[in-house]
Amino acid sequence: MRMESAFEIIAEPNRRAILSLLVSSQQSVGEIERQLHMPQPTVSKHLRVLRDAGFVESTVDAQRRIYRLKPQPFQDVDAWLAPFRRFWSAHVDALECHLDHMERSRRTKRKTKEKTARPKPRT
Amino acid sequence: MRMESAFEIIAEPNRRAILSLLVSSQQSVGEIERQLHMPQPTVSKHLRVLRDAGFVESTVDAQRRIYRLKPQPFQDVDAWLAPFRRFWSAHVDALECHLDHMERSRRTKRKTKEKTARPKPRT
DNA sequence: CACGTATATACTCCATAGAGTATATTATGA
DNA sequence: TCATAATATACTCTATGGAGTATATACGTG
Repeated sequence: MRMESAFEIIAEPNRRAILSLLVSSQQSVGEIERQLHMPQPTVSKHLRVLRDAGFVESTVDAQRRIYRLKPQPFQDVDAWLAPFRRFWSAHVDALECHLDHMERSRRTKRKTKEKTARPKPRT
Repeated sequence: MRMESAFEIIAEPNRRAILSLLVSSQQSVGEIERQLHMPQPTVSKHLRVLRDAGFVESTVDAQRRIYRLKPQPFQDVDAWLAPFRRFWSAHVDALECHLDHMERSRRTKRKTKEKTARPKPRT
């Protein structure tokens, strides 16, 4: 199983489900299995992939394995996304939203829409 | 070609390359073809997929097609990423970085590492 | 030490995505 | 109207990822 980029990893719906589960707290394989109604080998295999890709790490608790998230790959994806964020913020004002959502500064002067209406470069 | 989620779309390296290209400005098929050294049918096919998924749109200029980015799917990915962002910010201080990178607040008291050493919940 | 529980791995099968090649389509211009 | 450029599509081939099933491994307990 190659599975090079973080993108390929999160392309799989079940894997995304597992990751989303782990956001709330760490979980054992069995717990994941039950909550997502997936057969145990499936869970284990996906966890394997996730671990190899650095999305999760596991510790041993008796015969259970507890899995928890690791940040790196997420950050990679986020980093790739960054340039586009700059772009889409021109269209919708999602970034403004984003900004004063994260750190609601006192009296953010909302200078409305700076449309990046670029002139189409012919050839 | 099913290709449901935005994640599957950006799992493909060539597609990511095309998208990255389009960040700077809109491009015709031929231009993409040359810059990425990909055979033309390949480019066209990927563009098709990207368009179906709403990543790009095209307009006609003589016999050329000009492709440009569309924001929606990127935002979807970003939205999915959000919960994890909250999480990884606890580990590395990427968020702090992120924050005072985006909006450099006056005198950010960097209270070093708040390790989220949560007590393992047995069962 | 034998057994049940929890998890991992091995193996087969199948669907499908992507590459490559050839060809269709549409527009332009002589 | 014919030739050429620009792009799209059709088709075949192949690799591979994921499901499913069975089985191995490790641990804890009686």
